[in-house]
Amino acid sequence: MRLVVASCAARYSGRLNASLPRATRLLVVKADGSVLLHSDGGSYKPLNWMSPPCTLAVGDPDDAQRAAGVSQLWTVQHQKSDDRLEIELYEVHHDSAHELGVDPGLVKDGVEAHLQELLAAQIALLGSGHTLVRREYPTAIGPVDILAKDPAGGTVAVEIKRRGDIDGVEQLTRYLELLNRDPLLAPVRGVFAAQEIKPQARVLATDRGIGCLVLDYDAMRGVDDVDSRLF
Amino acid sequence: MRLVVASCAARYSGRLNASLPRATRLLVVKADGSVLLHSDGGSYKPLNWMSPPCTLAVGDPDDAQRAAGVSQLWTVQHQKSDDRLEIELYEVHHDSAHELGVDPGLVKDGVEAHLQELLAAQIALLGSGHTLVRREYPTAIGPVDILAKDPAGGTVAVEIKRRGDIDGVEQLTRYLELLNRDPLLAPVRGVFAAQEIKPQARVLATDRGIGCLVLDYDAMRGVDDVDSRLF
DNA sequence: TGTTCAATGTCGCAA
DNA sequence: TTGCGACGTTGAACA
Repeated sequence: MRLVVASCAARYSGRLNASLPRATRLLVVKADGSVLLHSDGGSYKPLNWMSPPCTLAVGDPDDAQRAAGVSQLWTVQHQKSDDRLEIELYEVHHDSAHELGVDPGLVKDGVEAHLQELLAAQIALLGSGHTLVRREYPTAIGPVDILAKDPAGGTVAVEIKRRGDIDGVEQLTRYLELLNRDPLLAPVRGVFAAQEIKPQARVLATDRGIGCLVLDYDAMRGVDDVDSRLF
Repeated sequence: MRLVVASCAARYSGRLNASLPRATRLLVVKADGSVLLHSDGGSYKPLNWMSPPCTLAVGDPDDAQRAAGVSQLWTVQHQKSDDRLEIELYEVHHDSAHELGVDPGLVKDGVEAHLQELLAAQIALLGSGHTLVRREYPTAIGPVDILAKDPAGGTVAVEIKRRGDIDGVEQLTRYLELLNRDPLLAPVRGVFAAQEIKPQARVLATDRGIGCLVLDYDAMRGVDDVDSRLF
């Protein structure tokens, strides 16, 4: 990994064209050749970048550029597309290289997949007597997160989100419309399950006859089998 | 901006929990207090980070941590939520600070609006004899990208996306529902136009009687007036 | 390899 | 502030 702090200007051309006036910024060149161009604020997203696989060529400025104070010319070319990032470096304040090695990677906990596993294992959270049909029930427009049966034999389609937003209700609505055309399943009831359900999403769901279920992740993780508590 | 290259381990807790085993990484502390933790590969997204506004506190390790080789303990706390990033630093290979100043920001030149201009200029792509009514036709729920008339005098509403997925079909469906309530326009036919249309979006569109039109950006850009080729 | 969906999404605009 | 849509989205899982 190479770290450069320099006054620079940049131009990106590819899926769009963007230009970056001269200012002092951090340039990071990673081991795979990818380049990040960061300012001293904003979020984790660089002002400009090139994703791997790509190659960095360092060239000399022409006379006009040299007269304008350009000391180096970086051209970062993507290997599969015609995306290209050109950087003019003026004053270089810092330039160092470091050997980092391979990263073991991140371990995450608490994403939607976990919620789905937990709810499948604790399907009685939908109401006593519910049984799991299957997770990721396939349809023509994508898989339904959970399909279940209620005690009366009716079908229940569950859409799970970490944060319950209007989009999730729309998604579930599409599934319900499709599933209800299947005479073997219909009528299919919908349940929108999330750790947090936005008021607008709740209103929309209720208006469409879709039930809302707030999931308590910590409580669900602490319970191996919720059925055991029901007896 | 402070740049640190160090062997470190990290834990994030907030919207989810994530942990990062010990390895050598780049730590960037920006002027606004935000922290990025980068490995020597992947794309521009850091392994872990904290967005502003947040505060970084550097503390001393306790005896157990010191015995394990921890030299510094960084705690980055978000100021508005309870998101927290804790970083244990072991060996520090590099540590430098730099004054960057304010960044003038990026200038973008988008493709999205351009597609709309091009299709408006080449409206016969909808079929020979079509005429443009107007771009950005206003409705109560937002502007329709393009409104046109077909040779029979029927109205056509066009939704344009760079990448056509299900959301775009939903959007067009809402417009069509609204436009079809207007007796001066009804019946209004829908066309979903995009550089690329996802199979699921095509299924949904077709199911709803909405036409699909794949736009060839390069070809459209190369043609000033497609009508001239029809004669 | 391509497709689909989640994301600590982030970002920008408008009501 | 909140809602909504686009993103050079990125990333991961699965066919």
